[in-house]
Amino acid sequence: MNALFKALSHPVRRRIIDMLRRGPMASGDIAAAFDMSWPSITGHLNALKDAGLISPERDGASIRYRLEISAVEEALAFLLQMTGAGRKDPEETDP
Amino acid sequence: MNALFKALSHPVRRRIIDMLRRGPMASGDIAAAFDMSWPSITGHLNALKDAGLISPERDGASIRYRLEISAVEEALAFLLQMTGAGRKDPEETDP
DNA sequence: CTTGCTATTAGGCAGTTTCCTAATTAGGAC
DNA sequence: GTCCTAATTAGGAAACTGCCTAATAGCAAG
Repeated sequence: MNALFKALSHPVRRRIIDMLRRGPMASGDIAAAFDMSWPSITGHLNALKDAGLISPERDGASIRYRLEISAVEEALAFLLQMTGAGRKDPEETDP
Repeated sequence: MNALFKALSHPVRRRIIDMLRRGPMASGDIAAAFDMSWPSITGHLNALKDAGLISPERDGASIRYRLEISAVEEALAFLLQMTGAGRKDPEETDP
């Protein structure tokens, strides 16, 4: 959960996630979209991978990264719990 | 959004948020729940305040902190957008 | 096997985070 | 006013982040 929120806390990483919503992309294509060195992007991709947010997949010479929605849903569950039970008593069922 | 996710990325800060779901609490009562110096907790409270997640309120000699659900909802919206449009095309309306 | 493209790892540097102790401010009781 | 409790700010050490360039590894084509 730490790595997850930490991964989401950087604008470059959020933008990478946003790009991957359209489908898997190669590391190089991702790097090309930023005014930043390729190794720096690799670092961000590793952070996202460690958080379980993306997964790599070799495709010939290049490596494609795919967005892993399940990890997002974990964070979502945490936040929903927060808002859903935000009045007074978390035990309340809200009929 | 940065400060928001960054604030959520620390276990102590997530636990503080969890405590505040039951209602506002004084800084000292929060600090007492952790095996950590009081100034360190003040630092975490400031991080949460800067993220808009909590707001302070003076109550005589002590200061109560209240959870601000609206900030959580911002993060929630971001994550929902991610999962909701995770198939192929974010323009899709899902009837 | 050598060349070229793709991507990662290694090393280093500046800035930030996170924790501590000590000093300080703010309020209430006396 | 002084004294005590509540909480923050100040200053500093250790670890981490985020960026870079240089070196390395993986794969395909020739």
